[in-house]
Amino acid sequence: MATIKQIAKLAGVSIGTVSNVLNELPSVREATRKRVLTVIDSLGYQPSLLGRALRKDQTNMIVMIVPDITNPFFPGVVRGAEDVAFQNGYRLVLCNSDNDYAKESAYMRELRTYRPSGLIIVPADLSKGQEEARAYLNAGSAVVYVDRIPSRWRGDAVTSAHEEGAYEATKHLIALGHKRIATITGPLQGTSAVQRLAGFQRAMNEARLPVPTQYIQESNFNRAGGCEKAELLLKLRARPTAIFAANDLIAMGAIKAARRAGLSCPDDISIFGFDNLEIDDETTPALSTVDQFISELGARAAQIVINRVAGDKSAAKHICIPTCLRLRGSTGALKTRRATATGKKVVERKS
Amino acid sequence: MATIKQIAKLAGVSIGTVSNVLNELPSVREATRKRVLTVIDSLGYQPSLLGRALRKDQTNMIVMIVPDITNPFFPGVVRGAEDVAFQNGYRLVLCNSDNDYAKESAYMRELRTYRPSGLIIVPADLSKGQEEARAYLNAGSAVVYVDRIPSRWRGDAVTSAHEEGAYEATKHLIALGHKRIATITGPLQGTSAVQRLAGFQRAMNEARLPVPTQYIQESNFNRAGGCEKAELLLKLRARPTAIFAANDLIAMGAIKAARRAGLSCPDDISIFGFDNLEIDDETTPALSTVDQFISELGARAAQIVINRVAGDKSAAKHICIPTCLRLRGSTGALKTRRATATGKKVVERKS
DNA sequence: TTGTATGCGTTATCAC
DNA sequence: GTGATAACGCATACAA
Repeated sequence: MATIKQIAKLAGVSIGTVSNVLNELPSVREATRKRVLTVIDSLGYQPSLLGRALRKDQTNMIVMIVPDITNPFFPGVVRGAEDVAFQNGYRLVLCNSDNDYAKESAYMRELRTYRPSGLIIVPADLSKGQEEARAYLNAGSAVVYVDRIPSRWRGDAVTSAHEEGAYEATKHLIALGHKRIATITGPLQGTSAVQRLAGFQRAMNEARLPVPTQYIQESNFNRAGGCEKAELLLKLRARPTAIFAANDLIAMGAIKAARRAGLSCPDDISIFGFDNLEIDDETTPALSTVDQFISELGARAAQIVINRVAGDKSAAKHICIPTCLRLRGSTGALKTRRATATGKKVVERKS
Repeated sequence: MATIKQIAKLAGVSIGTVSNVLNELPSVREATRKRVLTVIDSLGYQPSLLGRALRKDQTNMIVMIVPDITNPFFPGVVRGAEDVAFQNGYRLVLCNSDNDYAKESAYMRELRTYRPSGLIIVPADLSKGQEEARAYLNAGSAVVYVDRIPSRWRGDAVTSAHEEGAYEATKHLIALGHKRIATITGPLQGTSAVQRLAGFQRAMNEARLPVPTQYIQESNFNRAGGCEKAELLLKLRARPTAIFAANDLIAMGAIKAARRAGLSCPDDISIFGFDNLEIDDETTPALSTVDQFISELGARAAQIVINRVAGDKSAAKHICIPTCLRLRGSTGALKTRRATATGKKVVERKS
């Protein structure tokens, strides 16, 4: 590995001059600059980011912590962040917290000593980790919370408009004629799940539709939970005709439960998701969902970090990215007792 | 940020002693050790990995480069590597090459100056990047190629048993009675695609089944390519009754093409995939596929890096992970002209 | 315009 | 057992 010292010797200048060339200071005579550059090229010299970081007390790394990269929601977020970071000369250090605060905390404490430019985090536990985050801020690293925000966090954050998206989705189901609409929420200790539930409730309230307590099922954000809770809903005497699922994985689980129960989606039950994962187009039926511009979440977070490093001292911002509905095959108008378009009779439900 | 110097002063010892405590050298008197440790705890001191790295000329980072984390194949690989790395005190720096050699090369050159312990790479271009890889080796970093291996690479590598898996899958289709079996391969400049094609060919040869040239379609490893090439196959006068797709995304595209053509999968055409992505269970029909233990690929690669760092000087190893078939709904026995189980008549094909 | 010297936080070597 | 010091590669303040 060539070092700045060798370059200096070979170019017949001091290391200070080489450093000035490297950092494009205008105070270097053109002839000198050329000579140094030639040597640099010929040796394929790359300045040591390690040495530079130690000296400047800052690296070009952005630490990004997500619960689990194999959850199909996160690759998009990571990719969005990575793209923006790369374009601006920053590099991403990816960590899976495994939804385990202990692991997240270990990552945070250790990686801070690399003096990263920033920390982008989808926290595992909303009630913890604030001291670690503050330690980053104190050390001069930007911190951005993404997707889930601890209630006490007062710094930068990026989320989707969970409440609004859920509200629009539910309103759409209501417009389709549904009156018995249930929801399967995510874990309610998380802000996103709470807000999506709030949006659902607001739409139902505005339409003066009742929401029996059994119509609100709390689940994990995965297929298994969605399937399990949907089974409960489908067994109810007053079976809902539509389900608003708090994310697409839950919705896919619900579709599976419906199929198992011998019900047709959307003829017997409409199912709405949230996320707009890439696979939504491939499921049968294709999933109607709230598109939350996943990669944008990461991209905006990375941009905040970059701006902060560049000296942006403005007040903490909470970027709320609007959602939009993607209507596909899993939702449809409420079928009445009359013959349907497909010629099948709709059996009146027992309730 | 507390430094070793402050710890030394507060504990009333020299920095050398603190360092000895940190590195658990036995030559520290127990009383001193306790005193130093107390100060460390009270300040929440974490040693600077930056300083340590500069001094030791090595960090605990492993650079991992994949083409695109949003391709559902890679999160599993990354996760497998990250888990093993984390357990052993290493951290993963994730990079997307975007299948672009220029970007991959930029990452490789720059991140090398962080003196990572290793490089785990799924290369974008099999014909390039060898000098960069060698530079890592020269700098004392382990290098492991994963999934795709440049033909001239003589170092460590981890792949699935592509040829064997494809062979088994094709044999299965043959055992189901299919005789007109086509394949949609991945890009044939990649080793994995070539080997899967080879396995397909071997099974067909052994069964003395002809493979007309139109029955081999080259595609990208994505849904769009699979759909497009399947459309070509399905238009052939001698339409195949089964397709072996070189990966699951291609297979999903093929299923879509079949649906568009009004064909039933698996009644009219059997489709076999490769990868065993998590979503395979969710498609309709569920996809029969070759399971290649995705996370194991990353895990084994990380383990190699760790072993090399620990001093393993043995000859370069190519770990070849066996595959196994996952039979689901997208494949079935060849239907003859007789009435099928569903009562539908199978129309004789024009060919 | 260029060179020299210092220090970033750590480990390792060598006195004591 | 412990302390003092050099060195890792670089940026920077200051001298020349």
